[in-house]
Amino acid sequence: MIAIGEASRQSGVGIEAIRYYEREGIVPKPGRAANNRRLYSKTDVGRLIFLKRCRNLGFPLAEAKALLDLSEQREADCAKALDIAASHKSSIRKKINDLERLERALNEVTANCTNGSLHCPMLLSLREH
Amino acid sequence: MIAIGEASRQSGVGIEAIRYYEREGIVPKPGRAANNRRLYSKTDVGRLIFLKRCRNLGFPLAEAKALLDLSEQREADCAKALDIAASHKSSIRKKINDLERLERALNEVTANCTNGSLHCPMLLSLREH
DNA sequence: TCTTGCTCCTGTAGTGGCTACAGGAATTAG
DNA sequence: CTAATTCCTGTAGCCACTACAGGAGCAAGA
Repeated sequence: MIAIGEASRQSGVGIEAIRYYEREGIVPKPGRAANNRRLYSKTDVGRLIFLKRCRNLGFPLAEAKALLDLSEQREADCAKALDIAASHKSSIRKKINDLERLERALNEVTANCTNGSLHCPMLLSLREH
Repeated sequence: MIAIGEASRQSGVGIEAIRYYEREGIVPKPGRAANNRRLYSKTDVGRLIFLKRCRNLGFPLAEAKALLDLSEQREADCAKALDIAASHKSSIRKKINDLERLERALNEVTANCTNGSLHCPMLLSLREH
């Protein structure tokens, strides 16, 4: 059993984030030593690593928790896991498309701004009716 | 002079957002009628429309305010405006690249998940050491 | 005149996922 | 014995709003 700092080091999840996960019920409350300090088992650290990987893949915390729960069931439900992943993928795809549209719009609005003109074309187009 | 609801309708900025901009000093405090209700001029509405367009282009509020301030100076400083736009563009480009990396990683992790296998390959790869 | 419904006011809390303290207690190293 | 480190709880801050609660004012219709 290890203290929270070591669990943080082993999992890559920050100390405050670990306590936050506990408060939010994402991970079960760990045991406590006689001096009231949290004690983490290898299983606990495994959960943190799992969550860290999910977050690195961009899953929202709620979906990360859902995946963690699935992963701890006797028979991991691949279909449900795929559902979660698919919806996450489509939200990423949507974000990419939105950002690309934004990028094009920005390029358009600044297109005539190459010279040091007195009346900035970008500002004009933001202002005009 | 119009009330806040009409200013919201004309600018597309929500009523609560308008009050928020005022609190945050993004726009100057508007006049008040005898009954304490806010009164907006065409100039005020023009500022809200400008901010709305900046936000639609994804500019953070602080940058939107900087652009608004530039736009209200006697000689709009195109170079400064372009600076702001360029840094915003590069942050968008970075976000797109990050999301595309995420998308590829997600595709990899779910690649072997087409069948209804008992041990979900995605969950396994999130769990393994 | 009374009521209904709309708009407006201030102030506070919530969103996500943490991070950064403050202020204190306990442990460890020298 | 002291100093440094780690831990504890609890709160505030980030961004850009949104969503109330609880109340006041105002216009139109019965």
